[in-house]
Amino acid sequence: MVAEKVFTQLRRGTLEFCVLALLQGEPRYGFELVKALGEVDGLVTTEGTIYPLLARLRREGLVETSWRESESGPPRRYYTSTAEGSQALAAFTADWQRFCTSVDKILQSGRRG
Amino acid sequence: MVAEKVFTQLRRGTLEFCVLALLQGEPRYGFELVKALGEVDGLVTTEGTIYPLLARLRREGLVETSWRESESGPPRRYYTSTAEGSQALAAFTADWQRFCTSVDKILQSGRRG
DNA sequence: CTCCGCTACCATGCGATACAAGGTACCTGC
DNA sequence: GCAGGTACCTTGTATCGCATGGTAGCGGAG
Repeated sequence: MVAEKVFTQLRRGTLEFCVLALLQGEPRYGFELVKALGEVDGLVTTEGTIYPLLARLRREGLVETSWRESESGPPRRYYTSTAEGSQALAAFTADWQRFCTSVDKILQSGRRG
Repeated sequence: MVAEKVFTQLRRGTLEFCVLALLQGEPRYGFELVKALGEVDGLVTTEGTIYPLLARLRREGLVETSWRESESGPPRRYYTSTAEGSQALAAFTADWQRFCTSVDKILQSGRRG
């Protein structure tokens, strides 16, 4: 899968905030996030990516965690966005749109030559 | 500038193809590319980024180079996109649009909680 | 009861790449 | 000649996604 390599680079910086977006208003646990992202084109990822990422978000105070028992299987650590997390997400969303606009403009400029 | 850090990550993977887009139908030299990108929101970069990147594109056969004298200053190495480069750019453009759509969808889903 | 497979957590090391910092060389104007 | 701008390039560092591997609880097959 050569084409997948492109997405690996594109994910950089965005994955963090995609997770944050998924946590808005709805607590989720790590494994669930992996599956949720796996259903979205270009965002497929693994636990090895998600857990370090979540740890980082926790260190930065953008998410909080709590343990809950599961009916079937090991206990789950649920992640919830903090107010600071929502704020960071809003800031990123604005940056992301600026960035997209710029890239689109450049890509289009090379459309015909 | 903390906000700039976000763009540093976002540029990953896209910068390469933004350069390729700038080279469509119009040969340019490294220093010129730095200045051209500097005028675009979120794509500001430096020579230390561009030259390794151009060397990579050359190794991969996506661009070709030729030296030209300058009327004022040192000679310039001009970069031109190959057919393979244009093809890679087209492929990336499609991937980029898929990716953008996915990210937009996720970011919007977290808009209201 | 034991083994296998699934869920769920986590840590460690690697690879790709943007960038900072520094170096060389040419040209123009003082 | 030397200061400053243009133009090229290299080396080292930081970031972050991911591959890999390890722990542990639960349920079903043998």
